[in-house]
Amino acid sequence: MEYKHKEIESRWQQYWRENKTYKTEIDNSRPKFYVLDMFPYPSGAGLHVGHPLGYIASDIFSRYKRLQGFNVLHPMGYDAYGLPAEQYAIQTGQHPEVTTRQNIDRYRSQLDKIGFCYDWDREIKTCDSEYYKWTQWAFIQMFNHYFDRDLNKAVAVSQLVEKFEKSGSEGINAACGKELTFTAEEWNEYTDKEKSDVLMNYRIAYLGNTMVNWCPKLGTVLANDEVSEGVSIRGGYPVEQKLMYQWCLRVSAYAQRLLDGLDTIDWTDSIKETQRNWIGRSEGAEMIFKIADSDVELEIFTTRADTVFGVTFMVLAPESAYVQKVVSEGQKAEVEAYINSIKHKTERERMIDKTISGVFTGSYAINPLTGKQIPIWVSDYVLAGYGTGAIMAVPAHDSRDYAFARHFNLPIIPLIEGCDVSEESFDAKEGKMINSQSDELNLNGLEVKEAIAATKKFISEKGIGKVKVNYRLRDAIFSRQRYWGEPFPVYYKEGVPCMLDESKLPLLLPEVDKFLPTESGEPPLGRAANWTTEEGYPLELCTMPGFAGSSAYYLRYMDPRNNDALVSKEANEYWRNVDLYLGGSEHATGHLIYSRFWNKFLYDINEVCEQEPFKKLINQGMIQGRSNFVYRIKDTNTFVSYNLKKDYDVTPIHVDVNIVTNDVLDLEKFKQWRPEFNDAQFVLEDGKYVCGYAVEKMSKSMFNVVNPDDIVERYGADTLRLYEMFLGPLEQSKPWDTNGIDGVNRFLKKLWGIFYKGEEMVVGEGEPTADELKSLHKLIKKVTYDIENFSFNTSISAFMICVNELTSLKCNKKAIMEQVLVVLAPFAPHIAEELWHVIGNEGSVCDAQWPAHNEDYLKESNVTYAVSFNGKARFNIEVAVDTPREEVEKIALAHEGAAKWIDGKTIRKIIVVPGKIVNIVVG
RNA sequence: GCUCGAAUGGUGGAAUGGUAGACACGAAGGACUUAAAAUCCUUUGGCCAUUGCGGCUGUGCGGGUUCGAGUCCCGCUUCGAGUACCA
Repeated sequence: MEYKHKEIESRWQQYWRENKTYKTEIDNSRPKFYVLDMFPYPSGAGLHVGHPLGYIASDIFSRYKRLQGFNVLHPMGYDAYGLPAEQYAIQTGQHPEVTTRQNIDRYRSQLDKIGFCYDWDREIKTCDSEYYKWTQWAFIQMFNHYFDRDLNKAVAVSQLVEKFEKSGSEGINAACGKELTFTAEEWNEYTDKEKSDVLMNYRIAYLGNTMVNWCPKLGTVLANDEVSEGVSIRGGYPVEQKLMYQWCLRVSAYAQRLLDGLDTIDWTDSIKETQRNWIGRSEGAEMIFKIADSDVELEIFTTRADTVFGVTFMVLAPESAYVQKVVSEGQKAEVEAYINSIKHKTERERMIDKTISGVFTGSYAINPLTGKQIPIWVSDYVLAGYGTGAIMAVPAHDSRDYAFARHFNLPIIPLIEGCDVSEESFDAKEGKMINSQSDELNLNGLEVKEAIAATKKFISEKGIGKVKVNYRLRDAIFSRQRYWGEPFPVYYKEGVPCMLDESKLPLLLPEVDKFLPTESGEPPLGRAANWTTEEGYPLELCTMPGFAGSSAYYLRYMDPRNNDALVSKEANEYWRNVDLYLGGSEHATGHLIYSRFWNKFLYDINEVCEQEPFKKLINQGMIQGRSNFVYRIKDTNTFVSYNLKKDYDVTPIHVDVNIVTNDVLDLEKFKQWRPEFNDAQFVLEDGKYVCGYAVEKMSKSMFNVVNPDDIVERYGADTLRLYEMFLGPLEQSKPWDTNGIDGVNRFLKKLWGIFYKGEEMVVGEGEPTADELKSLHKLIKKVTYDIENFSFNTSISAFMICVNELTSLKCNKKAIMEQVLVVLAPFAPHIAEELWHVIGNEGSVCDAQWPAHNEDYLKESNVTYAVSFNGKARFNIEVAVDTPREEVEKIALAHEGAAKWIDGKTIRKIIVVPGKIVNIVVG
């Protein structure tokens, strides 16, 4: 009987569906294991062969864990809100929901063909109101909480109000926009609007005036991680800075906890490092510089407190509120002009333009340690958003300050012994201090680290500064001026933002006539009729960003149809958090930060029982495209084969990789591919047309997209699964190259061939021999080890070796083959299931038990030692397995080949590595 | 600039400090076949020897540790990813 993949695969997929083989329920008698894939955004192009890579790996792991007796939760769903559907809607008028449903159906049918063990009863879509109800709900909770720095957690705003009523802002230590001071009396006198404004300063979800990345082309705001090099990641449109009143999430309040949490989870170092950099903790000091002839004080942040003696000027960010307070009458016009010139630049222009610019404010600050007067400048190299928006400049030891000082001819004072600052600054934090002495403080002779500590101590005691930790992590801007997203559960009562009552959730996305902004420039929701509460109060016009729906979806899978809670206590306490999360590393500074933040917030308000959402994270590599080229001789319709093209003047042309096999072009298909090639002529080599190739991004325009459906059709899902894993290490990026898929397909056919001789099934009873057992247990040992280490490519080699061995042993013992099938089941479930039944088993191979290997079967009776002289192997000796060390040495020296290498030299040392090597050092 | 990662045959890639190149693709030769496909067998890092079963060399470059280094340490080169006026 032949291996008919189509028949087998559709039969078992149907069986699994009908028997609900992969349905998962809470089961307190078994340990749980939660395996999650990053859910896909269903794009119009469908899945290409790169998408399932991670899904296959997680599927293997899930099936493995299940065979080991774990109760495995392995769900799938769709991140359904997104820009492409909306842009398509703008162009065609097609409702994004319609497009999205179509795309989801397409994804589902593609995924179904690959034989995943998802529990589809738990499927979620972020655009379902049943689901986004809980996104809206979470937002309301964030609005109703603030971050208490003393307790280091979220606390109800109602408690904050109680404190304000009792004692005003006295003793409040909360994460906030700006430090406010008021008494209880003042608070109680405030109007509702004023109270609302004050509380906004503390809420975790708050409305704030923030500098945002505004993309005029997309008509919306973008988060920092949605922008790269001054252009939008989606679409590549220019992005500019704009001050807007927006909903924000106070992610920055969780900076330290997000940082600390990294030490408790099993992620790769590189992605942890990326998050650490993104959070950007920096320890330093905040210092106060008085201003000559003024009451204004400048507060600055520095990590180099030791360099205060070298401060020769101060710099303010153009957007800093200090500028107006500090600028002198004489310099006012010049400063205004400078600030205006900066304002008109986009973020991109500001980044490209590296020229040094700035202007003197006319005022002087007083160095708190030397008492000297130093000029205050304004320059765009200082950022308003970091620290206090003002810096002390130490040109000798900071390259940016150095460049500025050189440009404007400001003094440079070196502070470290032996450093040369004639050409460039000395930025390294090492060396002994010089030129750093005042009446009260002497740093000379101290190491940089000691000097930093000494200065911090001194300024704290003197009240001119304090130790301070700054973070680079910004609050997340949460408003998008778009249609296709979750509506905010927010209305405005006489201008005061209010939350809808939870009983009114979900607030459904309204219908609109067009998906464009209104004529007056309001977001698309401004077009919706009656977009108000029952009382007639206007509802929020913005929608939530893409990361809103993906921030807590892993919790919803635990209890996806619950209408009373995001997740029930029971489900949450059983499934807890994700044990293994698989996805791309491109989400390091987006989704993976937001989710951790969101989860920590839910933890604070007692909705979830774990601090971290994803215990272990594996980042699968990107699958790149592998393009093929044909070479057209200039001004002709003749194509020359790859190795002959050097003799002609040719233009390379991308050719569809699907009409090329092993880099050999199918000439007939090529002629039919496009009308202009109908009468193409060819210059062949060895009767073949050989194409060139290059590794590029997988995209339609390169004609290098390979559709998994085609592979499944031709070779079967099991071959696709094995080949995706065989391609190379999971975490490594690699090009998709269909050349070589025959190898794994042959393996499956060989395996099939063990079971059938002609039409007859030949596997049956019989006692396994030692060789057969050895081959089997070698396989079990290797595959178990490999799965635990996510080294799936090498386990497939192990299968090939095992099947080759069993074939040459002519093994047809059920006892052996049964075990092979169980171990193979996670990788190639269809064929394993088929053969499992062929040899007479009941039930599903998915419910079998993962075998343990037995070392006894792996023991050799004889063992081969490589005998080397001075580390260079010369010959082998074979001895019984338990031969003592001295005996091995003797046998090695007595070997006929040894004499030549010893040859009168003295034996200095003999090293015997058990079972491996005898190294004889001579000389 | 900073951070992280990588570099091994024609190709994808294997190697707890212990005989580098497993496994697979491709290629070459052979068997079966009228022929092709499929299948099976042999060879396949390089150089030399191949009427002798062997020798030399070899994991980006230069040092080091070790009886022994693809693997560990120091210093480079190249490529990839992320990040960037973060004071």
